[in-house]
Amino acid sequence: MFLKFDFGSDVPLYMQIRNQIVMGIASGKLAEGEQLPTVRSLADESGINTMTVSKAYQLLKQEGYINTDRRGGTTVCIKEKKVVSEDMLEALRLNISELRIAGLSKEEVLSLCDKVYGEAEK
Amino acid sequence: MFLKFDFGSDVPLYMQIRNQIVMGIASGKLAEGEQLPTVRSLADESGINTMTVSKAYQLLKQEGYINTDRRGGTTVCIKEKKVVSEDMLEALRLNISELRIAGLSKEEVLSLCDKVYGEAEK
Amino acid sequence: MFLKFDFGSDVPLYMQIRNQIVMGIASGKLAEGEQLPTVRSLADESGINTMTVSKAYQLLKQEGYINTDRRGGTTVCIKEKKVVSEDMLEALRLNISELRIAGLSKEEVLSLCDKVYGEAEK
Amino acid sequence: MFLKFDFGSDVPLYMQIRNQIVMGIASGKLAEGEQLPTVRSLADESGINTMTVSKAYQLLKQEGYINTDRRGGTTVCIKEKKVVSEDMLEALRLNISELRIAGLSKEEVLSLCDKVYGEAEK
DNA sequence: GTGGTCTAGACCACG
DNA sequence: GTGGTCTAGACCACG
Repeated sequence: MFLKFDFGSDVPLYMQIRNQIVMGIASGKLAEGEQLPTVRSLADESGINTMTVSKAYQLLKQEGYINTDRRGGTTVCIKEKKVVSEDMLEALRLNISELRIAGLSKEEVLSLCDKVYGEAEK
Repeated sequence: MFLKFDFGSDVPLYMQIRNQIVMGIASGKLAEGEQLPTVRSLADESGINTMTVSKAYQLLKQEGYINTDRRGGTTVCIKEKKVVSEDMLEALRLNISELRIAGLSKEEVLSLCDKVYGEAEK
Repeated sequence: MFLKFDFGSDVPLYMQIRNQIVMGIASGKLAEGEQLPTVRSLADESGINTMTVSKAYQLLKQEGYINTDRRGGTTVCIKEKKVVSEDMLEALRLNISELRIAGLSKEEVLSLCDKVYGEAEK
Repeated sequence: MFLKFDFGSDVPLYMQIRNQIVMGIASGKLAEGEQLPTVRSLADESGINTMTVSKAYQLLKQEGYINTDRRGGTTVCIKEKKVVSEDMLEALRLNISELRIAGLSKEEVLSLCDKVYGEAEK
């Protein structure tokens, strides 16, 4: 299993699952159309309750990152919407604000973003 | 007062205060050494519980964004640590992952980050 | 084949079949007495399990929308019962409630219903 | 309590809660800004689990019908979006199709919709 | 006191 | 076999 959990974090477990799958898709570790583990198997492997895993999957589905086909399992589904939601923008604003206050110049921030974006190319 | 609240948000109020002050500092709206309102006055103006405002200030102090002087005044304090915490990096990874899946190319992401960073120059 | 499926929908496939046939009848695309494809052929064309198609046909038959003749053929059958079931009424109530809360005036709702009813005349 | 449940229905309990609250808002029984019962009290009164009630509230919140304020309880919140979602439209199409096949003329359908819309005026 | 999260365990509809 | 629903009961963060 490719998921790791921080049980002491204040980020809820279902959100940790969601976040890691999103990053997995972006990094190419999870490819378009690829089958995700079933709710049950992921729950068994990770020791996390099925309800919690199910909640993560439902959130991912609602956000359009995955598709749960009644006939089979759950697959990765990438809809390139080219839309940057207000939430994403606000999160980015906060993120870059913190980096800026830490003393990073615009060039350093862009270089960091470039590197993070590029992490997918492996 | 420059703070705006979304009482229906799932972001806790103390975190909304913290985030807006951080973005205020990065954008230059709050300058180094500038005096922040007292816990009491901020609570009164915003209708938010004193305990909540206090919690936000404590968090900001702990993170090094503000300072409490001997007389009880609270001032903005920028220590350019040049350190990018693992939390910031993880948040950036998630952020850029979402943008990437939305279909933004590396150039578009960097251009967006450039713009967001630049919003401070006003 | 005139049916389209959303495999990611939370509406079960057999219900999607049923709904589309009902709307097909109302719109005139499926005329009284018209022959429907056999369970087998519909299943083959659509890639949907025979059991699922069969379930949809059984439901339609039970509701009086289709008829199975002696030779096994399935035909559209319209009995104008002039009866509005409690389920239909409840669904309409919910429907109109949502439109109303969205801000549509009575005139706008009636105009929309008029238009939707009229879609059959093509 | 104003909610009634059909425990034998294939409509999930959380959806029955959601639907009745939506109809309650449209009918004026629940006014803008009015306080809804807490998750716990509704669960106690109805004999339904808190998780189930909570799920209904979260759905209503996501749809913009209610607002859960961290400082207090849950209130009715009407945003007149004037937008008819594709889901609403599709549901209306199905609904009107069934009425039409039952033999109702356009006038009869519109008269019924008029009556249903008007049920709020009491 | 409030809603949000989580578990263990059960049952069910769909396919 | 799959995801979806539900319960009883617990704990926690927020305010």
